[in-house]
Amino acid sequence: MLSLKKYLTEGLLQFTILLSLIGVRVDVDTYLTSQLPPLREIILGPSSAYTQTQFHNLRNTLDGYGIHPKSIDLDNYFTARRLLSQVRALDRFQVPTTEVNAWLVHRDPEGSVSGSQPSSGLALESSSGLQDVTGPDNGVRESETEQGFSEDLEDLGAVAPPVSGDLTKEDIDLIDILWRQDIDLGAGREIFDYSHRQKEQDVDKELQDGAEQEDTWPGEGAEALARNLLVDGETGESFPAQVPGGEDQTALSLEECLRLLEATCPFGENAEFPADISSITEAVPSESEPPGLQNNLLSPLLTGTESPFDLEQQWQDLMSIMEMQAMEVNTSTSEILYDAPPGDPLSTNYSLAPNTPINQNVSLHQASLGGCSQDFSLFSPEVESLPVAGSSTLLPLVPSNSTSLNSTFGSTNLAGLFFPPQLNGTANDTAGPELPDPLGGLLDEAMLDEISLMDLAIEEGFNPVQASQLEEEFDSDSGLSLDSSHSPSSLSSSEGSSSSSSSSSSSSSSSSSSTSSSASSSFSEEGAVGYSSDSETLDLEEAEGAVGYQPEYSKFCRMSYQDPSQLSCLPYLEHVGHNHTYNMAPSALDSADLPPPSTLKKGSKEKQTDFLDKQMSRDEHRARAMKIPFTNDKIINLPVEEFNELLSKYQLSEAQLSLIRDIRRRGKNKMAAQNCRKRKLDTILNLERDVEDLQRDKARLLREKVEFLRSLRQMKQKVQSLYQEVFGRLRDENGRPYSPSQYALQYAGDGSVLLIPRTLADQQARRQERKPKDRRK
DNA sequence: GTGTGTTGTCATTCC
DNA sequence: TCGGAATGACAACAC
Repeated sequence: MLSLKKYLTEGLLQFTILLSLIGVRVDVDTYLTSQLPPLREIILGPSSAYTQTQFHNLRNTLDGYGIHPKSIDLDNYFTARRLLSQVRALDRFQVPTTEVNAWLVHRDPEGSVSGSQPSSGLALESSSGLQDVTGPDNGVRESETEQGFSEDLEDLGAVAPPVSGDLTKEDIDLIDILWRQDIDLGAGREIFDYSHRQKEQDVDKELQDGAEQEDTWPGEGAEALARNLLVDGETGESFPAQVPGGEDQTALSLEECLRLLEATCPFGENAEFPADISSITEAVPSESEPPGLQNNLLSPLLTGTESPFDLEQQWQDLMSIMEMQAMEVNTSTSEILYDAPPGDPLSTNYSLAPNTPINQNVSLHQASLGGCSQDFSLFSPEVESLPVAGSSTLLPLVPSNSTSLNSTFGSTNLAGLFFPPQLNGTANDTAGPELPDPLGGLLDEAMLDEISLMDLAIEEGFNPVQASQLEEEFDSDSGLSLDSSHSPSSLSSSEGSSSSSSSSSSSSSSSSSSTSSSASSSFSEEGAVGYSSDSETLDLEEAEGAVGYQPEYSKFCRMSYQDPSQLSCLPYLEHVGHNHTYNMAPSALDSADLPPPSTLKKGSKEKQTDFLDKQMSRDEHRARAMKIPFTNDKIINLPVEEFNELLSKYQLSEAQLSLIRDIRRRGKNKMAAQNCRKRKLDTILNLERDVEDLQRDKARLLREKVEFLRSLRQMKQKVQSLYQEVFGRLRDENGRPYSPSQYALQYAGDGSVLLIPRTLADQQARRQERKPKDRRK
């Protein structure tokens, strides 16, 4: 039963801590104060006033003070509350300084590289500009960026690969880890394989080299259009691509595009999407939007101004929250943690570069790698100004509600990535978290999770530093000094105080102090408190035939502080001047009472007598008054058999016997009390260590999470750029590019890439969107 | 004089 | 039933 209670209690505590780690706030106080006896007793244990747990047996058997069965039962007096406060503090973003430094070391080279190469691929891509799109929002974000937290965080790894496109081993490892998270979201393992990425690079090269082949595509595409089938998003059935609109009913199979997508798109052939079809579609411009914006989805080759994405917006929001939180905790810490100074040019580039010249020569290769860039632009101002007359006939099915639009296309996996805010004005605020996009969903959930964590911390109104301060204050209320207990030797502070007090009060008699301390109680190595005796008493004991007693004495003396110089080295013990000398052998006291001749003064005999009286405990006084023929040490420490044998050797009165038994009882109880207090202290220290370990683990997990999110974003941006590249190269029979507002690419589960009308894609996307919602219900 | 920390002691329970 | 351990509560003491 005891072990069961222990496991229950520990399990509940651990569960609570785990919940706190994942952001679920558990207010155990409400349970504790709700006077629900079962739960209260499970967590805190029954009140020791009514139920006591005998654990000395365990201690005896284990010969030590490990995790005490009662360790968590400090009777809600301070331990439980302190634990709870620390548990709550866990869900705040707190990274120990030491660990922050470690991360700095890990990331510093990267940051330095990024900082020294402001014009690298990332800068190039981010320079495409968003100023036309985001407007004042940019300013806000730039100001946030100057604080060097959120965007810098993302830029940690976003700068490395743009030039060569080679993913570092770290990136590969990260993607590997990501895959484990995303595998249930439809991302096949192959997309993370290095060989696959190699293939992607090859395709990129191929695209660059064979740009001139674009002219041949339309013809092939027209033929393929007739061959290809559309796959129903719900049933998986294949059917001829028929779209109301006559010549626009095209399901264009483009071998080149297909290969490109197969090679580069994270959704491999084996990918499983939320629905049977994963349509890679870009969002359709809403009817309310300016016509000139409807064609702004074109090839990166025509890059112009770029637009922020919903997910990016959320990401930045998240980072902003984290930034605020971290800045609240420690500005320097946050800067170190995310390894980017406030003025980091990268972070500025990352955020937005409104005045940066638009690079019109962004290659596909760069575009694909531009996933590392936050602000990779795919929307050319030239295209935005293109008239789209005649295309509106294909849009009647498109809802005018931009929010629903965004969510619709979000359900088609990539819409949230592909459209600027001007296409979905309110999407940033409303549609983001609901995006059923597998990647987006993951990212969104992670973001929301993170935001919830941060919100919790902000909501509670004080940062971890304050929390720790509160903890310390609470510790001080516990009645036990933790500060002194951090010292290994502090465990014997009480004993040291006893000894030191005797030495200090002996008025400059060093010899007496050492002698008296030898007679004082001492801790054993396990913390057991016993009474050592001087040699005289031992001799007397041997003379009396006390066999087997010596080993116990040696045990008790293992950690005794017999050297006052040791105590003088412990400044925190100096102020302790209590004189609680319990059993001082009269002989020892006599010897201790003798001051050095040099300090001997007239009238010192009276002082010696007073000192003697002071040194002796009440029981010793009583024993002396009752003329007890043996020392209190023996009375207390002798085993019961030997003790009884000793009593039988003397003719003692009833009063004497009673006093002796009281002395023995009190002496043992005194040791027990000291043991008990030491156990309490050890328990508190162990719990503190546990909390520290948990905080470390949480900080590490948070760092890993940020890494995962960053890698995920990079992958999404790669997919986005490739989609744009493929779609931008498509030409109809007349050699004209397809309007992104009318057509969308759809990537089927069998690996084929279809060009389908936007309306059809919307319908499929809506169907897919409903499915996850139904599942959630 | 008061607050706080330490230690001893008592009462009680449990093994 | 006894001895002893454990522990909450309280008092004494020192600072």
